[in-house]
Amino acid sequence: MTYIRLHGYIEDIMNEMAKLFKALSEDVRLRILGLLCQGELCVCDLMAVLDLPQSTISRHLSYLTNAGWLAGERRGVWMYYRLIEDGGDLQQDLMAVLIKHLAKLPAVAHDQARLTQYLKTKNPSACG
Amino acid sequence: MTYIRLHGYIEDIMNEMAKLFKALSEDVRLRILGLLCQGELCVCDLMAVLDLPQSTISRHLSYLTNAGWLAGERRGVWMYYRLIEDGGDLQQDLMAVLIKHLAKLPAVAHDQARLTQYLKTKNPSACG
DNA sequence: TTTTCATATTGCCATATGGCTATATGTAGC
DNA sequence: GCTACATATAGCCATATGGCAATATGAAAA
Repeated sequence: MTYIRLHGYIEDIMNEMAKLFKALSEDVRLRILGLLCQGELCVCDLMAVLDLPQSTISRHLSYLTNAGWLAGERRGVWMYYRLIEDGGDLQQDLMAVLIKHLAKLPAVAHDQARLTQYLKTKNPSACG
Repeated sequence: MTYIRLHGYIEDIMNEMAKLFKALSEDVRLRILGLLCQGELCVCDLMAVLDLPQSTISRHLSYLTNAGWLAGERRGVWMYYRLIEDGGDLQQDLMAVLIKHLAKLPAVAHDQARLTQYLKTKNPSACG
């Protein structure tokens, strides 16, 4: 037996929505988004707060950027990432939901506290 | 080098959120949700409209149910699935976003039209 | 209980994903 | 150019996932 298969642009639009959700389906990525709610950060900040290898963080950042959640900007040697504010309708609606709920997660609240502490004691000659 | 690892209930709560999103990261599952926006359906309805093998649909239904999106109810030989209305705060907020945006997807609109047509011509002695 | 129909589960294959180490790329300064 | 540092990519392994066919389970009717 054979089955009808949707194709072409119809699939593409749907895949875009699925991709948006898929990017949110991972702990580390949710934690990264939770931290970026506070404002832009560079990779080294995320490494310090999340305490994960640089390659791991970099990969998740690519993933989130590629899915349409983040924008990266290079300044000198450093890459700064921030939440995208002007995505599509769906992306904006989801972002609002995320911002509302992420901070409620104990893990995210914990990360945010760590970030605050880290920013205080961070060497001013570093990326910031 | 070793890395700190979050654990216990903190991870669990976060995983629950990630799981909610992960369930939405797949075309077929989004299409199923799009159809169930119209009201409950049984598996055979979904098979007819989506034109996919029964095992494929059944598996996605389990996935969605397990993630907290659907509730299933057996009536005689048939299983009816419907969207969960009274999930957690996050689930409800996301559901609102989904309902708002799913119907805009060409693939979902196409499915919904197919469903309407199918329900008209369906043999009344069948599951409905 | 035997048959029939609807649904769930299992098994197999191919692919995607995540974690990590190691290596490559990019930028600035000497 | 070379060096130093920040970030991105590639490569490897283990696991998860999706598609389908085949089989098991469940419920009702004969």
